[in-house]
Amino acid sequence: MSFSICVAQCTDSLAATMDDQARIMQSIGGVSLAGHSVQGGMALPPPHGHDGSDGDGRKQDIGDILHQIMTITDQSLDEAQAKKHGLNCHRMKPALFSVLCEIKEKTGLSIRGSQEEDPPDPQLMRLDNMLLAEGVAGPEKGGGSAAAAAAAAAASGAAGDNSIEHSDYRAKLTQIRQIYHTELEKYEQACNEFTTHVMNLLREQSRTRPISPKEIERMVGIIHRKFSSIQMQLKQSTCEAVMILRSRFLDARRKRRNFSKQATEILNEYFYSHLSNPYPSEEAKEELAKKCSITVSQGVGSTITVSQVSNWFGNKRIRYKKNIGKFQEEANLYAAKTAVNAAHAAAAAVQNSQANSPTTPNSGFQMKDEEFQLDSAESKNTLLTNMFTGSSGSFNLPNSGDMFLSMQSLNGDSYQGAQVGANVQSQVDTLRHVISQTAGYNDAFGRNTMYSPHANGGWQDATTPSSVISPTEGPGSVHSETSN
DNA sequence: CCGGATGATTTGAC
DNA sequence: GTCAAATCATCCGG
Repeated sequence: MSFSICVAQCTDSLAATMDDQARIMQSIGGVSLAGHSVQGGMALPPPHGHDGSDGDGRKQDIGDILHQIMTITDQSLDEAQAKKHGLNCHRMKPALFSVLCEIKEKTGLSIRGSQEEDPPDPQLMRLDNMLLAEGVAGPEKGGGSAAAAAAAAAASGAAGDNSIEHSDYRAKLTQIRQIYHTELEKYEQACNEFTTHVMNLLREQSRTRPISPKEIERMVGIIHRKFSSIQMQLKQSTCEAVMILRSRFLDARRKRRNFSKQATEILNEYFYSHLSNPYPSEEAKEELAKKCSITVSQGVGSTITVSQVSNWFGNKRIRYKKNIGKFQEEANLYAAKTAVNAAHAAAAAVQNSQANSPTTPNSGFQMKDEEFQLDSAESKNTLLTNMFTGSSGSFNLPNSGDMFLSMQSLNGDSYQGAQVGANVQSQVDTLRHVISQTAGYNDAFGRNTMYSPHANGGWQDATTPSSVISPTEGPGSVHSETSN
């Protein structure tokens, strides 16, 4: 915008007010534009010399100046230059300059006053939040990527596993982060440079055309907005990159590996020996995860996490429940395994029955050998029985108490002998399981669904998951020994 | 390649 | 938060 355009803009209002205002100006000893376009006006330095009292002379003066300004472009360069110099030195110049600035300011404000205050863009905020959450923005390297890793791990639910993909993900994220920060820095630097440049330019020009500080400020704001919109693009593409990386990571995470045989075995052992209440406590899960991870030591494996154990039990429960028949053989196998162990424990307990040394709650996992002869001997038998009963015999059923009772009374001695304080519900369960099957008592109950968790509302209804004591027994249960 | 097995995820109830 | 249930995605033996 050149001076002459400005003048053109302002001249109307100036000319319109000039005549009316001349008298006022004169009376207050300065030029002041008041009225519709300019409020408050600008005070001029006191007029020089004798003109102070000469209103017509002043009016003439202003008209003269305006004329000179308007015609300056018609003249030759030299002439114009000279005139410009003259005008620049004119005593009225600062006043006129101020007035022009003010008028310009007013018109400028009226034009874009509304968009002055830009509220924080919701989309930008969203992007910022996401980048922060992903650890791309945010503090510095360590904390950032750690937070991202933690977030990813939390989202996945499986932390320690697939460390290869994990570190890969982290590396990629760091890369994105680096690029983002370099770009951001570049943008900021460019923005600052450009702003300074423009500011200098405007300041310089403000000597020759009406540019108020406020206008410079506004210009700076415009520049910043422009740059921040560029920044937003950067943020957007960074977000996209993170999303892509993330989805790829998630895909990779979805790739599963079957657990090792040993790990499955351990889990199955626990499951079938706690068939009445296959809800391992947090500690039990940790223990199992640890055990599985140890067993898995030979190469193949990823370690098994607590959440994987939880998944496994979740899947197992549901699948077992859905098709008990299918799992019967497996159940027998593991039951037999545990039974052998329980028998050993019982024998041991009987031997030092006075010694009040309860076996460890996890003793069920100690046994490893010699289970198979028993299994093969029995499994056919039990399998046969189970074909008819469809039972595992280990479910806690409100009405199964008498069955257990009868079994107990029948096998009481060995059972009682095994009593070792809070010793392992697992053994009790397993014994019940095996006993109930091998003894053939189930026949009395015929084919039924009473053993199915499905039929009686599931394990959950029968007992609280973390309970050690089997709650299925009716009042007056014989099982009190299990809890003591 | 197919189909069952299986680990992981999602959804919805509590 | 945990859980059941449904579902997805992959593994793996035939």
